[in-house]
Amino acid sequence: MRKKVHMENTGGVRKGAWIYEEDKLLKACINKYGEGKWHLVPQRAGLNRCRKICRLRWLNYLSPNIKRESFAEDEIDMILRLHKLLGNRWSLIAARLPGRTSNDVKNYWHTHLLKKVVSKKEEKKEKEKPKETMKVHEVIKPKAITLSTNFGKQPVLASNKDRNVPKDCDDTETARVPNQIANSQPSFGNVPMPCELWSDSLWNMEEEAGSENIGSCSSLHEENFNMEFPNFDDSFWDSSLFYFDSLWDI
DNA sequence: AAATCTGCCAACCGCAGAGGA
DNA sequence: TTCCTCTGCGGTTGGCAGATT
Repeated sequence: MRKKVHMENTGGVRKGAWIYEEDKLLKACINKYGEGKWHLVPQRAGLNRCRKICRLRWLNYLSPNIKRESFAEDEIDMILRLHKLLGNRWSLIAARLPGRTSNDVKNYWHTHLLKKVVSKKEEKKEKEKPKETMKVHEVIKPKAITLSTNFGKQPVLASNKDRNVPKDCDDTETARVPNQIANSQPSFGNVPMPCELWSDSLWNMEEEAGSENIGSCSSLHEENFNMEFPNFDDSFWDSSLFYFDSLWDI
């Protein structure tokens, strides 16, 4: 167990590493009064520590529920999946891992997983780089002729800031889904996808979140469509959009 | 053997949301 | 409505320990 140098009495309250006696006092206090009312804890416990530090010490170290052993394979897998789904919302991720704290998960991510994920992403980018022999075709995007009044307005999705999505996890595509729909046409191979199937794929975010396109619907990507339907007939949109529009009213 | 580097993790800090006065 | 307090969260820092030079 590593020990930190004690920073005594900075501005009245003690800082730095906790000593055994302090831990003992805090434990006794929580056992007596229970968790919560943290503003009362320093006084109740007789500790010269600020309430936030007391809370953190308990939640991250002293709580009897905390697992001390290293992360298991399935826990690591869970972290990776949940991080793709939730971003840096460590408390939510930790809530899915019994005995792990948000600090544990965060630290493990930064020390072990971040590098892995970054190098994997770079590897994938390298692979996806178009080879020089490939020709780039200019394609004309199909446009919807008419849009209903509700189209592109609903549903309202939270912004990245509201969801605390990390900068390196740009999922703005998710928020743009309704507008994106208005500019692209889904397909199964060379066959246009019927709207009822299309909408199913939109609601099935969970599966897509497991891929690189977090919360997006890759089958809606404009590039894919344009390659599949270079001469697509615009008239498809009128009937399909009318059908899809009704789904928002559910 | 000593100096320097790197990994790890506990602790700290600032911010935002909730709730009450 | 505004202000204040409390709580919880995520980002960052600081320092120990082991590895490397």
